Amino acid sequence: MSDLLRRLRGRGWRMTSQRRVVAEVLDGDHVHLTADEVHQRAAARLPEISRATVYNTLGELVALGEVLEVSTVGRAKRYDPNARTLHQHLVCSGCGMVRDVHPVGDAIGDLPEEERFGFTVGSVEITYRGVCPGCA
Amino acid sequence: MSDLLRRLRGRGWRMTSQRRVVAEVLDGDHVHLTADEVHQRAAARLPEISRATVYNTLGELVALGEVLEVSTVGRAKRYDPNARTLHQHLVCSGCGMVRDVHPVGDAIGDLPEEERFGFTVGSVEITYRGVCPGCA
DNA sequence: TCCTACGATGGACTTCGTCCAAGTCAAGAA
DNA sequence: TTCTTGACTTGGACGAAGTCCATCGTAGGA
Repeated sequence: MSDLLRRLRGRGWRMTSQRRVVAEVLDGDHVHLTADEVHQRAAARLPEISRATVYNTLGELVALGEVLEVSTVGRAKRYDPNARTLHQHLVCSGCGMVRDVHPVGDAIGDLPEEERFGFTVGSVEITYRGVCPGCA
Repeated sequence: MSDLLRRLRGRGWRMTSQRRVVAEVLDGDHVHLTADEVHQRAAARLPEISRATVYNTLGELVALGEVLEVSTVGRAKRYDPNARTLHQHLVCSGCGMVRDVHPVGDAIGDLPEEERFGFTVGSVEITYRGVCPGCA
């Protein structure tokens, strides 16, 4: 994740201990934490960090395209640091676990012209739902 | 929508004016209202209807499989009465408009075995994002 | 080392949704 | 038709998730 920190610094981000901790919490594959979970983990390292700062920092990371918002599980938004690799999500209906997956095929191409209603289609989000081995 | 009312009656639903109004508000294609919008439109016909009743009724319709929850636009859940025909959604990034669409192809089949992590995959939700003619 | 604009803080506020106790009423029984 | 009863509705309290804002603090350039 020092990669991320380096990129952020290159974009003129003022580096604060709070932002560093949030960025470090959001590290790894198959990470899909809620804002509250990010706050809890960040607070474990930096007890004074406030909820507002976590929301601000997450919002900035999303705006910079470094982190994706995923709204497919439960009520709260989840934050996916794996924004640099195109991928989709596989969600367990039992425990809510989320895995990053890479389907083959061309989902956008599968939408016929007459089904586009004149829209310019730019992207597609796919959520597979199923039951994980642990819940089966 | 009297179709829906008939089916609900057949399932032993006690028919009340509140439930009838909610079911009538949820009529048509490309309808994706929030609970609050359903409440507003229902209240236009039945001013005393309470928010709790709208939430209860929507929850029952979802549980019966007559209505789908769509969580792809904005914060609030939206309710899609077109549950009897398999379809996906096309969302305008500008105004938030949602259209029902029918892609060709086999999205579930496009997920390779080694990308399933042992899950039993049961369904797939696809959200196309783009810009509608009005916003372009 | 000093300045200052950018960032952090926490508490109030909004939105969306759920829960509950009490009152109401749809629809079957008589 | 009237009675009865349990399912349904109501409104207000509550809770979770997220936003806003005035004020304070500090990163990093001069």
